[in-house]
Amino acid sequence: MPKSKYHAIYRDLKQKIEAEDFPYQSLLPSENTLILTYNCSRNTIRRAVGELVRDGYVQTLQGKGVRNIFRPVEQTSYTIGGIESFREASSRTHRRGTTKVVCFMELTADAKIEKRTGFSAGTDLYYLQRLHYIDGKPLILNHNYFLKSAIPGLTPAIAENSIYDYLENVLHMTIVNSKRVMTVEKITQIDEKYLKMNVDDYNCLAVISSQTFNSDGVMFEYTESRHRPDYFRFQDNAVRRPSENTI
Amino acid sequence: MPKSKYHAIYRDLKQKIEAEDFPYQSLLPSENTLILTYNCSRNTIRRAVGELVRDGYVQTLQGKGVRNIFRPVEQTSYTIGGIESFREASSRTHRRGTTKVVCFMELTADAKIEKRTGFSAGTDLYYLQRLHYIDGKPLILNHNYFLKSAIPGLTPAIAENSIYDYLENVLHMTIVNSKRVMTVEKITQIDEKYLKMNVDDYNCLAVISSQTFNSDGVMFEYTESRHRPDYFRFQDNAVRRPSENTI
DNA sequence: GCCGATTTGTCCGTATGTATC
DNA sequence: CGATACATACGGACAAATCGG
Repeated sequence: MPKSKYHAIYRDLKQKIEAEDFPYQSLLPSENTLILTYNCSRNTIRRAVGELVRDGYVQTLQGKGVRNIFRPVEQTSYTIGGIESFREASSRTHRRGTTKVVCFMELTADAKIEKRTGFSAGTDLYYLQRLHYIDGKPLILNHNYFLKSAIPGLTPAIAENSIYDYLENVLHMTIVNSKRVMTVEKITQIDEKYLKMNVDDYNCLAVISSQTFNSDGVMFEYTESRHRPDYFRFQDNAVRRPSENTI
Repeated sequence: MPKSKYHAIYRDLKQKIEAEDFPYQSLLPSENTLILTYNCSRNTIRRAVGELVRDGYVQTLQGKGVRNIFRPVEQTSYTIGGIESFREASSRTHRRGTTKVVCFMELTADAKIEKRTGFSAGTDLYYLQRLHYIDGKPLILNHNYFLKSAIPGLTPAIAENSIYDYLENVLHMTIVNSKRVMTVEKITQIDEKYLKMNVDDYNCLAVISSQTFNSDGVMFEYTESRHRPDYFRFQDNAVRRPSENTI
């Protein structure tokens, strides 16, 4: 629940853009105008606009203004840049998402697990396999490894719902950042079984591996998210940075 | 060539972190200390640190400090969040990248192209197929559509080198942002031919479609980048944002 | 548990530089 | 050239979180 001023302005502008209060390709009111309408300082406006740039909603152009480049886009996709749980994503996209825990066990990391996850051998972990359904179809198979010492009392019942909700609202853990890697991998028999795929059709799927850190700086989660390719779609807005390299 | 103060501080801190001048998991000098060492204002320090957060190099923790979470990671991957050309990427990762233009033609967009690229039917375009090699292996097949009116005088020779270099340094175009979508698609005969793939092995590849905009707000490029899955790897650092949604 | 010192987060006002028109 | 707009930088004030005594 962000109650900061710049965030309120950011949300208000964002909503106005989505509602097409500003025509596509037109310039937003200038910073000085926005200062008056929101009764705040220039820095605060600039910060709100900066977030909109990051979202790919606007471009700022020195000497000209801030141009609206938002197009009402297919919202069925995952968005890079933020961390959100499956429940949050399905709620945002207005889809009926459910989760089934197909495996729940405790284990101790060995050399092989250390290599894959980054948890050092000997660490006690929860290992889960969870199947995510959207509109009744199984689309994502998750392999979760949670650091047991950081997440006491995890149960299958919690895992059926939102683990992130449990972490943030019950354990009061602060999730800070997540390093992710996206690759394409061959499907396994497990994928085939749970995602109901046929090797004669697609024989690969999209895999997102992530290491997630809390505010203590400890990695408490390693997750491998295996997505059915025919429903996988990842979105991103990139900003050209003042070229570091002179190539 | 960014000559701004905050950017110089950003680069200096970044270099120090990469050189492991600050131990992993330790706190960086406080903002007040950095103000003295760099002889600047607090805002300037905060901005530099903010960039490092976005890069996934550090975490900021209110009341505590700024923690170094940088791990010297495999640099073989593409990085999300920035726009860089193939030449820039291969130079950054110290690999020998070459480009071969396998198709260069001019065409006019029809309904089908409009649907795929977003260029409205009737628009004059350059259409290119370019094959990118890394260390001699063909890894990426690019389908480029460039808006002819925005890029006069494009030639195969320029396309063999860096088109972005031509755009920025010859045409003085300013590239601003790029909307990208990542998917997994079945391989086509063209992919098979140029990327030397075998359908019995992987039958899919990673596809990154991007629409790129310049400072005039016009989309001047649509590109479909088809990557061999066994060499594809996309990296990302995500920051948990103050939860918008109360789920 | 409280208090004070430290540290980051938010916000304000102002001045100057630079690009656009 | 002047007016307007965004970009950078400075300095100050208060809030919120952390930590140690």
